[in-house]
Amino acid sequence: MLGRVAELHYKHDMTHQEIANLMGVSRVQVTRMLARARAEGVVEFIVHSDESIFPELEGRLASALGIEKVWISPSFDDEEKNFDSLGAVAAQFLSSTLKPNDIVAVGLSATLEYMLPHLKKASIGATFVPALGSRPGSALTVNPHEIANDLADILGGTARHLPAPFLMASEESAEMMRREPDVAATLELARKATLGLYGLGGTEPGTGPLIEAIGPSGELEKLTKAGAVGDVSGIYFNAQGEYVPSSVEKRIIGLSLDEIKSIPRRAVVARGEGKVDVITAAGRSGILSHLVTDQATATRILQSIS
Amino acid sequence: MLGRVAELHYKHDMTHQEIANLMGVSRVQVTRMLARARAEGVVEFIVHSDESIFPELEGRLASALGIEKVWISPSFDDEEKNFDSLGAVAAQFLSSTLKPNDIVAVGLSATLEYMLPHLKKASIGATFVPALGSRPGSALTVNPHEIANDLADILGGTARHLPAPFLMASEESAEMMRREPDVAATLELARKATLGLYGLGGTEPGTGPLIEAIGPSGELEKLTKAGAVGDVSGIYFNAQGEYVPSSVEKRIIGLSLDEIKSIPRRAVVARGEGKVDVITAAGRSGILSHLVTDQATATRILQSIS
DNA sequence: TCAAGTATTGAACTTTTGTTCACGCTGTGA
DNA sequence: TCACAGCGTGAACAAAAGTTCAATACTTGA
Repeated sequence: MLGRVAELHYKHDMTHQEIANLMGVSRVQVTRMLARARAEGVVEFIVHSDESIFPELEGRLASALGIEKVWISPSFDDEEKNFDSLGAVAAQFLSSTLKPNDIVAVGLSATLEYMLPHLKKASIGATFVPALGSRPGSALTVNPHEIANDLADILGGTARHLPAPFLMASEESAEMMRREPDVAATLELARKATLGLYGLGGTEPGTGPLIEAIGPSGELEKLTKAGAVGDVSGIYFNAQGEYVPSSVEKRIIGLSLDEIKSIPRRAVVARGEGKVDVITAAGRSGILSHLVTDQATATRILQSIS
Repeated sequence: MLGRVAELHYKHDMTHQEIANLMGVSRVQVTRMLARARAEGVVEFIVHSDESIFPELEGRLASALGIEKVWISPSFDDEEKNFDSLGAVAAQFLSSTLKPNDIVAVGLSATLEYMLPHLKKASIGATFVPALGSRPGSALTVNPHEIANDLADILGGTARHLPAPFLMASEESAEMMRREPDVAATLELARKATLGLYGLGGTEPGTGPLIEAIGPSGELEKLTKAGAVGDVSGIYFNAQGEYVPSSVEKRIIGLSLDEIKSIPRRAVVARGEGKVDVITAAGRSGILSHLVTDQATATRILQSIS
């Protein structure tokens, strides 16, 4: 029934009332069916255009941060909607840059998950590698491994597995884990990535999955005392974008800062009040070459820089 | 600008007012831009569904006429909209049946033109052959030759040319024209068509381009006296679907009735009060195997049969 | 330079779409 | 058998989209 109703409304321009009369149901039913058809993807809106929404703002932010290109999504009062819109723009970004032979290093980012529903099924044939281990038992935080799997599924490529937790209990066990052949092999492939896809973590509670994982261990205090404002994949940096060594980093199964920086295209997807300084710092550090953020965050970054 | 606005509305669910505020234009401007975006195809609505809109009616009409399959578009008060909707459904029909190696014989039908804007660009690689000559100087009636060209362009195939007028002044000149090598070659290809795409003409003024071409020559009176109710490509038939020989037919550059009937799939696109009896008769004659019509016409045909 | 025609604008209005909420229906468990 | 939770329903309301029309801006051609 959904398809018929959707067809009548979107192809034949019939009003909900007209369709209701034709099908012998109430208008409200038709409205509800159309809402479902949209939600379930029975109808799809395609915009044939490569214009960006905020060309001017994107350009200013890119040159202010000294990075290659910026994508900006609109901002809303509703936080959920903000992430959803960001995901839509991130999906657009990924579709526009992903090439068949790309090896994509997928980092830890709750935001990346919002991208998935907006990606169109394709068969690009790229390789998706987790740049970080998984966080078992956590349903809230999505793992790089799962994102990589989903991306491979939707975009039609292959996903590699990184069979390791993302934060080990001790530096020693992390060291051993990195030497495990399967782990070492996947990390080695991640180092050869042609595109990195990361989120950024902050140092305030609620600004990333890593903070939650570290917990109240005193580790965070040490980091902030050392000037750290945020991290990529467990590597902390200060407001100037300078490397801040940490014990957390040594317990992480992932790439080093230099390895991350050596990936040709390094895209970061992040937004929100708490990420303003982190993004600014990451820009200074050379961690990112491409940024996907939202209008409010973009505006604040520009304000904080000038 | 259109793409940006369309993106904000259809991808990011922003209201016209929100977009207007963001872009610094009036809401009415946004409404107008979105209307243009739809009209110009900047936004496209895709319905992922193969359900037909009137499954029950289509089934009943198909078995009543003894033909393979029927497609039915919704009916409206506005005549223009009726043809537009019919065109949309015809486009759907064509997209669903056209195969790469098809040779499509394209007949004379004003209705076929309404199909063109609804076809999606593709690269199917079929061959499109005019089943009839052109009508030079007539801007109103679209020629098979032009439709074939447009179809080849949109669907990504090749079009053949039939360098001849569709109605010759005399039977003798028609005879000579058919022997012209270029004409003969194209007609020969049309005979090998795997899919025929026709309209139907009636015997009332305003029920087809052929009637206008014949004009007030007394020819029409002869035909109606002989019982003719309509034609396919200049071949007249009566209410029982039986062949009615005519002088018009001998002046036409096109296929014979038997040749038309020998095409495996013979699709007719026709609607309207004046076409009810013609479609019924054509069904009886075996001229069509597939029919695209609208709800009102379908209902009337079923009424007239029972 | 100006007048006459043409296109563009947005305020005000109409229509359509979306949402809320009280009501009734259905099924379940005491 | 009845009370009650849960769901689906559409009337009534609220919000958004679409249209009309008078006023203004912009052409064009004398």
